Amino acid sequence: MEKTFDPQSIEQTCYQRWENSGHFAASGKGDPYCILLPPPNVTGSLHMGHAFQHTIMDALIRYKRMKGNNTLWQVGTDHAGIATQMVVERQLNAQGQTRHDLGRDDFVKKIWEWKAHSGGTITGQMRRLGTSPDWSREVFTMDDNLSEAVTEVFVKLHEEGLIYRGKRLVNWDPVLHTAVSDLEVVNEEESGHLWHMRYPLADGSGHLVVATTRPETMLGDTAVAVHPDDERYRSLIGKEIKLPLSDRLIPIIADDYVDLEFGTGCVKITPAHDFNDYEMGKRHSLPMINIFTADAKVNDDAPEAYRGMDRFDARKQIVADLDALGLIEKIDDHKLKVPRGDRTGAVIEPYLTDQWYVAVESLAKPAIEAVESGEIRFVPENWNKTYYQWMHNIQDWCISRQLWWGHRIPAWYDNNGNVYVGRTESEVREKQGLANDVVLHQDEDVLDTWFSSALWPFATMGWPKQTPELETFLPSSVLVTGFDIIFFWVARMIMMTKKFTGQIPFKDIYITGLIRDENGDKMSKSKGNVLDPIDLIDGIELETLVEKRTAGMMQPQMAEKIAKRTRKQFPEGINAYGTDALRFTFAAMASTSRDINFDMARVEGYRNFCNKIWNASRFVLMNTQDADTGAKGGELQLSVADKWILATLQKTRADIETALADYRFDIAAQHMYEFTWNQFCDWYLELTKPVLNNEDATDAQKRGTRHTLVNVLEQLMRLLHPFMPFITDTIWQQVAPLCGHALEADATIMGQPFVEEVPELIDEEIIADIDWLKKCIVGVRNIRGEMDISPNKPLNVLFKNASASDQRRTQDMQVFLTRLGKLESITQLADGEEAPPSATAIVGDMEVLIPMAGLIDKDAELARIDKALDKLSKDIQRVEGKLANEKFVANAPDAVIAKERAKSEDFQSQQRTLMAQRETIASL
RNA sequence: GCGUCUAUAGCUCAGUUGGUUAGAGCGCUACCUUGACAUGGUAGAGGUCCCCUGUUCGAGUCAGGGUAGACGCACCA
Repeated sequence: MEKTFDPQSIEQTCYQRWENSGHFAASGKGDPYCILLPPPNVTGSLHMGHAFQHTIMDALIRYKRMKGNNTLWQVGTDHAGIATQMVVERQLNAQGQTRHDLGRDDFVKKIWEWKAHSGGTITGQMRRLGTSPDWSREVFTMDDNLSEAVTEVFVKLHEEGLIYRGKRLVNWDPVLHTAVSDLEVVNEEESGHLWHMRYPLADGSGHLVVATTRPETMLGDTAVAVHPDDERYRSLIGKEIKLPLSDRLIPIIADDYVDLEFGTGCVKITPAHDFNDYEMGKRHSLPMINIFTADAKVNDDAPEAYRGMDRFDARKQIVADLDALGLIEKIDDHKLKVPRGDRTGAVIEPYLTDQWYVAVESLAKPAIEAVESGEIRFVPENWNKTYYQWMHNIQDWCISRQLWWGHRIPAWYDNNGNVYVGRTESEVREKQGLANDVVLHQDEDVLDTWFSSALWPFATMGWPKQTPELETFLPSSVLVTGFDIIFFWVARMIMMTKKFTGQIPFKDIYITGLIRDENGDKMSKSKGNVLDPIDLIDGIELETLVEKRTAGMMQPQMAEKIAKRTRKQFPEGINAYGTDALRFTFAAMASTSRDINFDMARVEGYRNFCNKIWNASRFVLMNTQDADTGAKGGELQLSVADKWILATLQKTRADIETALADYRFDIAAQHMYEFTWNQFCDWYLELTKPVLNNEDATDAQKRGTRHTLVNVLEQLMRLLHPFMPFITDTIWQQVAPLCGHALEADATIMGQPFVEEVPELIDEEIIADIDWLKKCIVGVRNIRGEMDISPNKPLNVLFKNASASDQRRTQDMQVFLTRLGKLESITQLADGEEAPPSATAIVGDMEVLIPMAGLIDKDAELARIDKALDKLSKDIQRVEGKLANEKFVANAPDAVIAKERAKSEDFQSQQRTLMAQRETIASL
């Protein structure tokens, strides 16, 4: 083995071995355990959020697989309609073309080509991360069988009247030329203006003033509304306005939606371009005048002067024209929420179009109940409040998109405007009795990407066919995802899965935090703070990183800023930390908080942890590889330390399993780290040296310790494997044979059982023995450290006031004490025997004394004692204060009181000892 | 407006139903190249648990109020 852990030299061969072993597929034995991978965009690449979630999922999958479950990780990718179409469209634009130049068929062909070209990126990256899904079942949302499920669901919902087509106001993205759902619109507060415009009364008797943030929409005004109780305007209700610039007559109507307090109390009503106005328009049967094209340019229904103008140019022109007519009363600065498309950033235009909708109310009810009843459980639990809040106010879902990439809507139109929904055109013809000479054309639109994603839990299992997988793996065990897609995806999966299978899609929903940068900022290309997980695994040169972060920036000055910041943060580039270190970092950071600030120092720390594991293994192998480990029999005599590490490993195993059952990966990681470093390496390995290097030790003793060394290491590798698959398998390959396992050629740790529970190994007395040993050694080291005694200087120590058990322990562990404490001798003082002036460490009632002669400065030891006494007196004061409180003694549970009493006694005994010591030393 | 979350060591974070002397990693200080490991070892320093009030024998933990910040939903033209 190399002296330093080198992740790159081991990762590739491991993954090959795993894939070849066939363990990724469900075993067919044991209780089913299934995780559905939230399908990433097929043409996307792995970002930190993926790497985080995939680590969690893989850890669960590997753990459950080792626990003997019939384990399936269903993998696949999403066609991601808008995102993918935009990527390919941008490529076309770069060549001076648009998708319209190609036409639909050729454009879609181009997207498939792009998918073929880049579709393997993310799955390749998942392999680098060590994930172990069943690749043989990998699906794509536009595969034939998934598309079939999509059609089936659409048709069935339509038959039940739960999918309908309607002309309504939708969120229109004028850049993409498509409707988007409410969820795809982000409302950000921006600075704008409130224009106060004079609207003349038709009878020439005066004017009203209306306030608006969007003056250009006046071209589509069909009324002015006031509050029915508004004294100022009551007499005007029913009269007419002569709409400036258009010269149309529009009524003044009364509606209590109007807020008397806001603006002038008069509202211009544009039913075709505002959601509230639309509702009011319907209430009052107002005409709806659409004044924009799909590009959000003024259309031919508007006055000629503005036709063809962009909506924002039209705004300027209209304000100028009104001003020229003296119709602008005033312009105020105003903060308003501007709706923008989450993909394009374009201002969304409420736009009157024909779209398909899902009526969600009846679907939402059982989906709410599934969570209320506890059948589905959010982890952490409070996310169910977010879920309820949205589900109780859920609106019908606009599912049609005017895109070319996606599942085509299974609806056909004849030339008379009739619409027929069916699985295929021929089914439609047959069902409707339409002759072959009736011309039908299919709906041009595609479905919202999330429509197919909503079917993921059952469509991936073969639905609408009744398959064994559907039987076995629905409901799946846990969904691991981010809170950002609870509405987009999680809620819709629950609705659709309940509707079409009667089952819940998953039992637990583990909601992960969002990975942010070290300052708590969201990682984004435009901020230039994105970390690529693969760069943390393989490392990256500074210049390459700078180039990567600044490539394709829209603004050159931003690129400069980002380059500067990157150079400052990573002057040496990024080291290659390896997959295991990265995965362990993610696990350790997976606490219950909703934001996770990614700290590079953690990765480095866990890379060091990998190195520690590596070197501990080197030590074990060096001492066992060419020696008798008892694998073939022979008497085994275990030392106290051997028994102790076996007990401690058992306790750790239990702690880790408890943490994993609670999805507390941070706690599990903590236990793994603590045991490996602070117990196994710091103490146990040191405690084996006195046995292995002791010429007086018997063969049975040496064999016993070697046997324990290899077996604990072998178990430790299995314990850590779910989090750190590569390093553990690599080491396991070497250590398992020393434990007597005959390895097949393709053997891998991932096919091994998890560490078994053996309660009888947990021997509390042994644990107490080693605890005592540690206290003695730490006591000596402490005095060495504080008194500046060289760690190499052998010491003669005295044990004073040693009880029978202290004496027994001294006897049993003498070799450990002397080796680890670097002691020349240990002398037990008899009762009443005078001790020379010494520095003192307290272990229970016993004192460990290091004679000062020639070693220890009087004043230094006095200072050390004073410091300890100071702390003790504060402790005693606090505890005694509590015990003196009658109410405490009367009310607190007996166990608590007993504990406080014991504490008090312990403190006081320590205090007496130290005071006596102080006196002796002071009198020198 | 409604709702959710966060505030603990210089930094990043743990701290289960109230009950040890509030912990870890990183960073910091001193010493140590000792035959697994300097990506290491030993020892150490470092905390007004955001503030106020309350409940309680007892509050980092519970309740109320406040301050600062993050997020979701719905919004007045």
